[in-house]
Amino acid sequence: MSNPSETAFELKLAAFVALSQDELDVMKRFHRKRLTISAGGDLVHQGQSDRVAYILARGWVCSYKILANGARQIVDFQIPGDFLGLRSVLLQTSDHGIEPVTDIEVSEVSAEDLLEVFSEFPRLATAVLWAASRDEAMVVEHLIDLGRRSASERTAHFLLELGARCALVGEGEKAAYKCPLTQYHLADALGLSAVHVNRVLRYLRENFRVMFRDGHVAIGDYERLVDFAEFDPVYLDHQTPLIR
Amino acid sequence: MSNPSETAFELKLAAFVALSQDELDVMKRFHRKRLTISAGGDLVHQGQSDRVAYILARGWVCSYKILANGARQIVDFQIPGDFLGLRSVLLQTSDHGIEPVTDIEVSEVSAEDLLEVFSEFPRLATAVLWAASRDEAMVVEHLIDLGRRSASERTAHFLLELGARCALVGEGEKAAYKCPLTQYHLADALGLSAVHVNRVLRYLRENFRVMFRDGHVAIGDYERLVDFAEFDPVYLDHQTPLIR
DNA sequence: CGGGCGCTTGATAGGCCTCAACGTAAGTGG
DNA sequence: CCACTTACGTTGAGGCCTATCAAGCGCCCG
Repeated sequence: MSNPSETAFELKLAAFVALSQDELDVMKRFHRKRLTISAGGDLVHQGQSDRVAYILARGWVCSYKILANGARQIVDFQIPGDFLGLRSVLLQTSDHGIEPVTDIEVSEVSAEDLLEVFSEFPRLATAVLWAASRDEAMVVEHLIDLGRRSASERTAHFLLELGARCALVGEGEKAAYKCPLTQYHLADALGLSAVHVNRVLRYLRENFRVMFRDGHVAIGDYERLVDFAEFDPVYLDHQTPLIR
Repeated sequence: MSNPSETAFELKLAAFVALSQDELDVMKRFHRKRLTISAGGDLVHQGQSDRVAYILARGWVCSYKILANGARQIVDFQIPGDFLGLRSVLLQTSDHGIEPVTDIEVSEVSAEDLLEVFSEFPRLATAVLWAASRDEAMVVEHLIDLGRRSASERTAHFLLELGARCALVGEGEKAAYKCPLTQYHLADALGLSAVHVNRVLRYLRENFRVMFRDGHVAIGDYERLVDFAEFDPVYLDHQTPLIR
């Protein structure tokens, strides 16, 4: 419990169930194998079918899929405390890649450990189900971005969501946070070309005083941008623990 | 166990864990409250925050979100055996609506029942987590449709996925299945206008002998279409149960 | 029989992509 | 210290893909 980055995951689950000492103890087994990976390399590559997941302790990663024509779609970004590759463990297949955006630190969790802990401590299984539901809610919102929002609404919505997520884990404020992404990352996440992302960012800068540069995001006209993007963060908010 | 439609859900979970008699018995409590709803009405409307989920026994539904400008994005369709509104129970909020596409039959499951069963039978919690992961994989694939596939690739991919899903639950074959959706449903799912869906369907009909009419889908040049859409059904396949 | 729903087709407009060029800043090696 | 390279960002011109508007058809059902 000494290193806060080791416990971002536990903190997240604690928002759902009040964790007992036993439960906290057993989760230590998740952090036995620690890896450090530098930005750019692949953590999991597309098509790989191993049976391990990871818990992100430090840094940002993105999960993506590459199509035959070379186009890449980023599905989601993960920040400390998030699970990586949980789906590939449960479904025994990985059809997407995971790439560190920054240098990262992860704990490797084997399928056996995971399933064993779940059967001994059912509340943890429920808590992870809750966390997965929260992740899915983000993917759903992202899907709505791509399906029915214009490029500028979509970009605005995305920047607002990132801010809210960072604020929730104490990495900045919702209207001013550090963000290691490039415009190419944004393009691949938003289904746009990098060129068009640049234009959209200019539009947002001129109309809502949105700054995206040098690894830092600042949103001047926050309330107006929330309105413009129809951003509603309910799906992100931590609630009172459902289970005591 | 007499009515097969009551057990589509159990069949689905059994693909992940080998269910004991005790586990089958306890799940009967999920089916105590049975509802029938006719097409068109809302099952859950956007913004509602009740604490019940449903298990779909018969018929098709779609979950969607409506934006301020009136545009609708359909996130996913559910078919018998699928959970409805699991996220809204766990996250205690529902920011999307659920609409029956056909007349449907559902079992209502309260949050208490669900969480109680999970704590008594941890394997069921894990099994539901697995099912939720499978649903998320479909949402992810849908997101890639919207982000990086052209209208025709996207439509083709979607029709192929529907076929594979129907075949898996024994409701038709992958290249010929009953489908109660209108072109408007397709449009709202694919992020297109209904007019353009119509044109795309004509293109697919002329180039891949894809028929979409009268509630029935038939795909003539199946292999060529799979190629065209880069359809890879790994994320749908039932695997050998992970847990015995 | 009228009206609504779903489907079809054409004309036009516009959002976003592609291609291409250029700017800026940081790193690297001689 | 400077030439070179690389990564990232910026801007313009032209064109394709998809939306919008509009009209019309067939069918079912009240």
